[in-house]
Amino acid sequence: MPALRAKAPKVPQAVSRTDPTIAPVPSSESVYERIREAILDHRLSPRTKLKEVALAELFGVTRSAVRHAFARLHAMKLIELRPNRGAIVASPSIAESRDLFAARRTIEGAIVDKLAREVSTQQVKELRKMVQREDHAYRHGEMREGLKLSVDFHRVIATMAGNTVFAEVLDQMVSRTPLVVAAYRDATRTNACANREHADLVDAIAAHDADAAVRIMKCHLCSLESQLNFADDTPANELANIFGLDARSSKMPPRRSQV
Amino acid sequence: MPALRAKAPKVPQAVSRTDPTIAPVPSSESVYERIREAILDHRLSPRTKLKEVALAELFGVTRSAVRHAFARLHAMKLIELRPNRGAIVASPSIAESRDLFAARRTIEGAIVDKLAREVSTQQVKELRKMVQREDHAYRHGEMREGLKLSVDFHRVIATMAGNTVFAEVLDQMVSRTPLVVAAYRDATRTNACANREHADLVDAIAAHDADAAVRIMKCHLCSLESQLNFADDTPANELANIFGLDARSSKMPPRRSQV
DNA sequence: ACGATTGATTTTGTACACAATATGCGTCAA
DNA sequence: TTGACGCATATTGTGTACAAAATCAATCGT
Repeated sequence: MPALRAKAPKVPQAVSRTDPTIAPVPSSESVYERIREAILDHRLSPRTKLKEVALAELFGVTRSAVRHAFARLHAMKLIELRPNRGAIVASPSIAESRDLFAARRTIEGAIVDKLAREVSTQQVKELRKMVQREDHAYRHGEMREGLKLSVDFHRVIATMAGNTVFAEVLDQMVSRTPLVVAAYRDATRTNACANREHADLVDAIAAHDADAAVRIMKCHLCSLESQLNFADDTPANELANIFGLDARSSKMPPRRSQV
Repeated sequence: MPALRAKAPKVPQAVSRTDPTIAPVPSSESVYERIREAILDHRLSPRTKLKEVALAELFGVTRSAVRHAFARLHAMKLIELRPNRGAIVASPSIAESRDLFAARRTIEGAIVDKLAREVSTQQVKELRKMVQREDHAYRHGEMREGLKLSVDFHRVIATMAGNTVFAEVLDQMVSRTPLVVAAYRDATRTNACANREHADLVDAIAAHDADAAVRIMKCHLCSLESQLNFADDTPANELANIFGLDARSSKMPPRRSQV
């Protein structure tokens, strides 16, 4: 140490930055992941306000890290960044939600078409295993795990198709879908992805039947979309937010929930 | 050195933060726009290093603003962010470039299909005007303006189709394309978008001939891709980098070409 | 009593300082 | 002469302090 450190009065930092064991991964990465996971899991609802300091303390990081994570989440369209007014979990509009499903039909259609023509037996095996795990989760009532596996299933298919650009784009779209579901799901229907349809899709892919695979995928997405009720003009979440019936805490300000 | 004349006079800090006249728009926005424009215009070539302090002084902003701009440029895949080693203009790999064109064919195909079915006469008029302006630019040898109008043409078509998700996705893809062209263009061909094909496309759309419009669009993209020379395994930019003949700086690392 | 306004508090935006890392250069030994 | 090592410089990463803006609440005027 070349100079004397006359200045180290208060270092309330949770972790010393001189500790070499914690440096390798930027802390904003884990913040990003955790918020992303929470949104995908429906633990964070649309329009929930995300306060920088609260999250920073919660995760034991600085505001800078939270801010970096926000930037990435915004790029993924998972949160909305309102200048001088902070971040909230994105709340896709009806039009945007419809557009999202339409785009997914086109893109995932192209993806399974390609995959059905080129798929290897090894890949088919992996897909079957995924369907099995998903099935297992749903059968045991692990809805959250099942939902995550459903999302992963679509992601894995996109990756297997081998077009990195499509895979990246689809990753964003798949990640946004749970937000749409959270905002507009019909209370009477609970299932997100019918597992049966995933199994049928894998069968078509395994048989190299591209046309069938495309048809099943589009049908699958349509059926998912049809479970939502944004046909009418008063979506569930808006009502819920407006009347503060968000089922989490009655002490919250009536119009929006806190972190 | 094509762009980035680093070292404006040493303005220590161009604008005082207490000056109320410069606050309304975040300064990072303009930095983002200017770098983005420079990349789209081929003024910034793939693998050009982007130094934070140099850019900050050049634009009269702080490093923070440059950093924010970098984050957005990275989300758009226009630059690469290497931990602890700074930012460089992205250099798409051959595989990535091919994937990009394949994705554009699928997505823009879907877009013109939709637009051809729903287009209004007003929109057709606007499209014809754009083709005309583009034609005018090329005829007058304003290649840079023509290129920009070509890019805008694709963007406008995506916007007109009315699917915001597609429009956003395509915006990113269209923005990345000039980078691919810069990296792999065949020196013998200079034209980026054949204006004639744009005119034909508008004709098909105006006639509500969706099939023809899709065919022309895909053909148009294929012809653009065919003007590039990443068929062989020693693309121009790799050679250039390897031998340091990049016309920018001989100080570049001699060996690596891809990420 | 109700609505608008203003002041206090909370929350976000940004510049800056310092630390960590990478890069380049000069030196030394084989 | 060549390669490696280590020091000096340059560049990026991050925490913190301060400023600006928005939010909330209480007060005042009608």
